[in-house]
Amino acid sequence: CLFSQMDVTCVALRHLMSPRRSRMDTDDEEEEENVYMEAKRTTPQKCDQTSKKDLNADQVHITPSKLQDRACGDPLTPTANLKMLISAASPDIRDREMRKVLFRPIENESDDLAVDEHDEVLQHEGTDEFEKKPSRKQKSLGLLCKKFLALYPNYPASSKTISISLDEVATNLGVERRRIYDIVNVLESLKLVSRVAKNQYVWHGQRQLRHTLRELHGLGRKLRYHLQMEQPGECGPRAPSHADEPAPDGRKDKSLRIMSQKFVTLFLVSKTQTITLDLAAKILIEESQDMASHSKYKTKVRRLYDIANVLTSLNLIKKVHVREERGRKPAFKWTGPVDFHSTSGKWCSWFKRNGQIEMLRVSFFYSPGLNKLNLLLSSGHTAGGLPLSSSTLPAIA
DNA sequence: TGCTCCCGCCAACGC
DNA sequence: GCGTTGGCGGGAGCA
Repeated sequence: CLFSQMDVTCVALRHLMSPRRSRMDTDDEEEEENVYMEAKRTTPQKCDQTSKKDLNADQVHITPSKLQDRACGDPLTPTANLKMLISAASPDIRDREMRKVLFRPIENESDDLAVDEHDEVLQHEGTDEFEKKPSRKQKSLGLLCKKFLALYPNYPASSKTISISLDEVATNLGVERRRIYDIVNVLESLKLVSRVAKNQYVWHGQRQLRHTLRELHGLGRKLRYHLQMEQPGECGPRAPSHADEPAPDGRKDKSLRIMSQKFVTLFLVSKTQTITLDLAAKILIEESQDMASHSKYKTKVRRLYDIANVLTSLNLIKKVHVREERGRKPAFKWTGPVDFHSTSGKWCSWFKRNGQIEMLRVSFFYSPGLNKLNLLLSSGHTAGGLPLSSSTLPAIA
């Protein structure tokens, strides 16, 4: 019902193939907001699974260019023989061969077509008999997240709803859907997206980010995270962990989302706004009563790396190192908004005084450090244009 | 060698 | 039963 009243913009596959055009369609002003751009893209989707299935196993293993080079009937070279054997034994190599075969004609077809990360790598692989696998950086969650974010405007117009189909995004970015879940869960924790249906999310961008950060900051204070930051493990009576936070969707899992929120919260309540993963993991493990298990610690750290990668892509944190007694430790520093907690606003009211309608303007802002609400009473005007006497303001206040 | 984190198994969930 | 979702940890890349 909600969406029926809105101008729904579905980000379909055709949009995803040309993100720039897609964004232009949604909001011209936001065109330049997303910094990450790929040099070139192709459309692996054109050679979809169907076309792969149409090939039989023998066709899949053939490398056309080599066959063309070879005189008809020539025996295979020893290297080619070896490659074929390895290909037959390794599904990964076989798949790469298949992609190479399938995508070559399309890459040559047009320069405007999109390239995913794997194809970029293929283009740079040259003519090595054993082409290199994409590096870890090229396959990193952070890079994938940047590509994901580049598809959508940071501040979409509130009148428009941008739908996200996980399937289409996964296909377009050339990754398994499992990886998209990792990204989406972190984005969801900051309300950059929200789930509307199976496989369907809505993109909000950073419209609500400051509000979300303010909420998390308040939650962090409530849960005494600021005390744990100073003395992990000795924070006195611990606030009930998320006792007031209903499990989203009634599921006990979604821990990545919860962890992400807690991780961000730690930054928000931290004086230095710098946190080592070690400390974050310890605080988070302590909450879940898993202190005894070293494997739980390792798992938490793994997940924190995942979350950190996504947050880094969002430019909310950056990796740094902190010096400690036993050398330096990797850490992350908050680089996101810092003025989110300064709640401010203006208020205006009319009242009748001595038969005249007068106006009072009040500006207010909250200083969390001082825990004070500051009020500024500015001299207003009567409806007739006469200045409001400053002597009356204290009485009015 | 330790940090980093990709990868995919598999179980819970929900339709 | 089957597709979706996501916890989890092995193990490999990388500095």
